[in-house]
Amino acid sequence: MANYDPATFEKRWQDEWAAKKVNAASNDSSKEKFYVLDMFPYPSGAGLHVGHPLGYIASDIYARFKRLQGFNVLHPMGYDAFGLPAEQYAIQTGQHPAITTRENIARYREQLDKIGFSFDWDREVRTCEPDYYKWTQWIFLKLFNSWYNPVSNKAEPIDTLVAQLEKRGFLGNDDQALTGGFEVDIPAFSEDEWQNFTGSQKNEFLLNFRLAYLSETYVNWCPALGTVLANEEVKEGVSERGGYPVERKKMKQWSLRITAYSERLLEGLDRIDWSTSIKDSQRNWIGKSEGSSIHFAIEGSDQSIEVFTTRPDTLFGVSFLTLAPEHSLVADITPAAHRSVINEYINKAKNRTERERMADVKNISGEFTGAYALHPFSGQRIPIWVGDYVLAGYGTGAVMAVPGHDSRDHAFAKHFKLPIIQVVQGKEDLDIQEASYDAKEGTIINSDFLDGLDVKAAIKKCITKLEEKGLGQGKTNYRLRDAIFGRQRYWGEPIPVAYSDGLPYALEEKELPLVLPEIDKFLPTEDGDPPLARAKGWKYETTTMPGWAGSSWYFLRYMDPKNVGEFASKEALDYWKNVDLYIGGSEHATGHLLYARFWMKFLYDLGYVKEDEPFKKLINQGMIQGVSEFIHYRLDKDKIEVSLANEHGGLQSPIKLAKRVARVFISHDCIRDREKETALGTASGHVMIQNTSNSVLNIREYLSSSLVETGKSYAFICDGGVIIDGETYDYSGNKIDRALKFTTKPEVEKMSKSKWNVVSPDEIIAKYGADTLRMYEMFLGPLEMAKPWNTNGIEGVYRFLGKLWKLYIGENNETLVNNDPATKDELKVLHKTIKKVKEDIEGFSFNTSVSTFMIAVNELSGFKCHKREILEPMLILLSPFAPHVAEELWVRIGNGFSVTQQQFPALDASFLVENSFSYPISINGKTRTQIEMPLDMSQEDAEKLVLANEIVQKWLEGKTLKKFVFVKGRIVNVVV
RNA sequence: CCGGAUGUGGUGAAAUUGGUAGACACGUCAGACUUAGGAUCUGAUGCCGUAAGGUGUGGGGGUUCGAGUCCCUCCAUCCGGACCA
Repeated sequence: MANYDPATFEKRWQDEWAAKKVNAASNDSSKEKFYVLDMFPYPSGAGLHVGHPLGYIASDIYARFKRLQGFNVLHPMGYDAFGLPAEQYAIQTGQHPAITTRENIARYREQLDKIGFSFDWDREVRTCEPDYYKWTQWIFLKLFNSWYNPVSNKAEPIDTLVAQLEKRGFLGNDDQALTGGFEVDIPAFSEDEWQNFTGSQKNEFLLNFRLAYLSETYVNWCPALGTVLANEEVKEGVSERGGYPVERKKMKQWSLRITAYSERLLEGLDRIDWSTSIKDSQRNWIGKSEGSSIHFAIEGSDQSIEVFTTRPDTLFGVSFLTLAPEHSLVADITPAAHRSVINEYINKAKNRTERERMADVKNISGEFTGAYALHPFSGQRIPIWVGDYVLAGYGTGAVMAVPGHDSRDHAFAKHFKLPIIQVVQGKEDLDIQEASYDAKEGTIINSDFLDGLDVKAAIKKCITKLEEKGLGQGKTNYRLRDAIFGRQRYWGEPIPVAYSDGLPYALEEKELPLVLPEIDKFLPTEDGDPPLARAKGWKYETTTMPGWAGSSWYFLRYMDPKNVGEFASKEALDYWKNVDLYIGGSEHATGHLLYARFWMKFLYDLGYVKEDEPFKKLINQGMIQGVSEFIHYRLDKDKIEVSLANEHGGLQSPIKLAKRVARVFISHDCIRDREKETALGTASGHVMIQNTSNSVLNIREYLSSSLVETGKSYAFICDGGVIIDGETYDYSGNKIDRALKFTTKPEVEKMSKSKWNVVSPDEIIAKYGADTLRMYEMFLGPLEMAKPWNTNGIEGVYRFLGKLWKLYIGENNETLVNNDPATKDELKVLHKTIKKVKEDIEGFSFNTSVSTFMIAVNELSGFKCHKREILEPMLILLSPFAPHVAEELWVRIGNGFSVTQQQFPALDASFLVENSFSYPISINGKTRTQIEMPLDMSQEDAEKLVLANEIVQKWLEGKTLKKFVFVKGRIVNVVV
């Protein structure tokens, strides 16, 4: 066989590349480094579908391109191997998750290998292996043994905190120099008192400051999964995985103090090359808002309520305060007369799940506590309410309600008929009783010393006044919550902590790794303790780390994956620094990508890494959706008379079929819209996507698929006839000889097994080869755009590679390449291809570079060009995209292994210089003709030439020339 | 409700960033070669129209000699975040 046949050489070259380690990156190189990373996959049982490799192919092209340009490229791959699905599977089947995970990884590896990626497999990591998670645990210990020093503004060993306590004690909740603003409910003590603390007292105190700490917090508890979930793992009140209900529950939990890094996580975004949408999501998630805290004295009590507001300018518009039902002061301030009503309300609010609360946004609920606060300036009595529209977790869990200028307060005030006061005058007069005026623009009125100021100035002045009187202070609030770090699950990293007197003590570094123990069942204990409590003699923490622990630093391990003494050597870390290009899905915007940045900054603070941002440039590949194919069928099985839509959509009279059939299918061509679908009494169901091509059903394959009963007759009504048992008939039942097409209805859906629309890369490779798969995935459209996967166009790419092959190899398998000198035109094709491909790769526009290759091959085929001078550099150009065929041809035309180790061809722009251009000539902006003119022609000469043109003359007839627009090398526009 | 993105032929898409709209490919149609074609090759193919021509980038308006591209406005779809004070 002389034709392009990828099956004969792809595997061979994959083996050869692996054997010769052409993709290995050296940690000791004088070359400039370039680090290209993919988000590593969770190895699920379903294997890869064609959507997964999209990003991997793009990064592989880029990595190969960088190698050709002389960089030392690090391009690794590994597995995010801890996770819920393997454990759920273990619960169902008893199969140990380590075994399923290993099997799944093997399958992934096999699939990845077939695609011809240039990964450096010697650097593979698996987060579930002790030699990896030892270092995840090590980082946890570092977090545990560190605190965030607000003064130096970085993480430091906890010893430096102890040193301060020994010197100056602790000033209580307002000790900003130590707390940096987070809440600690601990009274002040002196340095002497500290010295007299027992060891556990000291530890208990320090636990409040550690970056990994244990505390009672409200968590997202998912009873069905038996674990807590992080905020970003909960979508619309149900778990992201499985869609089980989630409720709020107070539990003792390990958390990481990511909030200490809020400001730096925000600031770092300005220094990295990420899409604005991801940056915006992170900014939004961190949710910085600047404002003021204000203390309201409580009438008849020595306590006060602290609120946070971004609008201190509206302080005189306060007509009530609202506390979250969970607020700790509620019980204290409520007078006896109101207690039962309030308690009932609080209980009701507490028992509502997140989901109910969310579904119920418009339903306003609340209760008056019976207590009053006093306005800090006017001294006016302000009723205190409880309302579940106030969130316990944000700010102080209490708000000063300004119904005139906050729509939520307005809704609440209107519902309970509370006064609405206007304190900001906007440009237009609005009825403040009807709707609140929320804009931060206007002049302050009815506000004592703030009157006449604009909003901005009033905010400033009010804060100053509050601070003077000690009633409040300017404050910045973040929406970001500390990250809950414990999961009540088995399949995760054990947290290296033991307990004594109920207090956690970190393990010593030398005790690591704390290996995941074997247990009899992967379920919680009878007492409801996590599965690890089943392990015999287990005296450690029983929760395990969340899925994102291992992925928060894996990019560093790739730099030095086998190191047993450190998470990576200093030399490796200093050389590779951080990831230059990271490709992955945008669904990790507020999870993985935020946590990885947090850990990197932490390691930076401790001096382990040189950069504080892990990923310099991030590209998000679009989601690949599936395309399902549907087949229409008649609902009434017995009746065989069928009404059909004819060509123009009208209904034809019923047709008679001679045969009794089990079911009548109707081609999509015959059903133009939904209306007719119902008029015809049809329904539709999925067809296996493999049984169709371009929405045309392969009837024989369909009938042998599992979706149809075999051994029965079926009628397929097409546009123009009927097919039964492989025979074609016209609508009157006469046998005809015409070939008929039966079409199905394509629809974009998620790719899923149950929809029969999953396409695996293996199927594509078996049919067309890896190079076609690689190029087709790129050809599909822009990398960052979401798009449905459709194999309809794949033939074009396959044909292109066949055409390319024919430039090199003749019918009798002989090499056609000769050493004749290339013509100018041929050189022009080569160099314009070099130019475009280089620009496209640099701009991540891989779809257009595939087109460029097609154009080049079409043109060279037209020239019948078999010249080495052209074809050899062409292979290097192509090798990042289609490495197998490039290597095969490279060696076949007499070059040494390997095409992957060549230099990217240099562009010689002199071949691209043109000296004439075929100008489009437009009359009043509409193109009417083209005239070839030299590029150095002056406007005057061009005008003469154009106006003399016959076609132009025709359009000018009877009109006067108003303007002659001449853009050199672009266009001529004649305005009449 | 807020934020982000996207709307171009039957389909996936391209457009030098304000300059020939639909490159490249799929599909379709016609033809060639073949015993055969789900192989290969050639040609046509936005829509209306026999044609001349008209019309056309979600709708409407604007700036410009010239707008898919810039501005205003409305609509639709998708993806995030949602009672964040």
